[in-house]
Amino acid sequence: MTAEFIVAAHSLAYLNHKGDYCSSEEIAENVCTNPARVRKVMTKLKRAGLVKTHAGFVGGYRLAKPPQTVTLRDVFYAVGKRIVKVTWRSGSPDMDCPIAAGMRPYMDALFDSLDACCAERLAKTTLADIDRALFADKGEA
Amino acid sequence: MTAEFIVAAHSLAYLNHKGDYCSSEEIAENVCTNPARVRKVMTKLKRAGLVKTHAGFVGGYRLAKPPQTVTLRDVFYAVGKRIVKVTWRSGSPDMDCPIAAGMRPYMDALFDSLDACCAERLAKTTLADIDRALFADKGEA
DNA sequence: TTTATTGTAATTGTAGCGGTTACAGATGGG
DNA sequence: CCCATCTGTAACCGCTACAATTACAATAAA
Repeated sequence: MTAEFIVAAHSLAYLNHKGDYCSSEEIAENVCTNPARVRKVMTKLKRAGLVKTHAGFVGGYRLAKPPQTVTLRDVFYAVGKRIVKVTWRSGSPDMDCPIAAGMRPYMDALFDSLDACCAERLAKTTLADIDRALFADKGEA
Repeated sequence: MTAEFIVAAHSLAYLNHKGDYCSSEEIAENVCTNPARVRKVMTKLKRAGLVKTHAGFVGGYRLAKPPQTVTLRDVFYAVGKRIVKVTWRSGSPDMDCPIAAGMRPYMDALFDSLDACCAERLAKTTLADIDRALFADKGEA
């Protein structure tokens, strides 16, 4: 999992609450990062159909769907592929020992399984849930 | 999640099948890494009570518990704390906007939740399961 | 035409991690 | 007792991944 997921989720939460077009600079300020990074992430969200974009003088980004229909799993799949990522693998497929030879595919499968668990959890939360959580007992701001 | 988990799980699977004391060099060869790294991991496994060690002339490492009682969650907690690890956080606690201020703790909680999902999954697999999986339809080797 | 914006590529700085070397301490064999 | 073999651990190197930054072409409204 990369921090791009956080940038994406935060940006979408911001766009949702704002309900209007926002520039990458405005979003970056709220997220606490730089506009170029926001734009890179927003490009992926656009490809996934989660935001609408508009270049030019009064451009910016805007939510493309109702917030209760966008889950964090959608957000994650828009910006990345693996949640639990470990690049290094032990053993080697061409060794005689079944343990040394089999551990690599075994771990691949295990990590697939962990990813599935996380994806299921992420699917349970929507942008609307986030807004509710952040503005609970605070009186609209 | 660090690759140390893989080194640990692979080493334990090897020790389990071997059923006898092994040196860090023998384990490292099977895992495909260097003995010092294996020793570093085994030290943590020893602290967690998963292996017994023996220094000296005929030393080495040995499983300390029956394989069906050791889950991958035990193994993970012995070598690391976080499964889904993202260090970067967005926003800032001292900003006025509830979104910018609240996103950090919100993400902390979300990642805790993802970790819990993964831990639950890891708890479902034991060293005995791994041995069965690797030696299935292969005839004992 | 000017200006604010997206889209994207190139580059840099940095932190984390795997690999390696080295050595002190332990322990049993001769 | 002395030596060989092993653990335990610290120190350092080098690579890779990623966040940050800069730059610029394309777009579109005023």
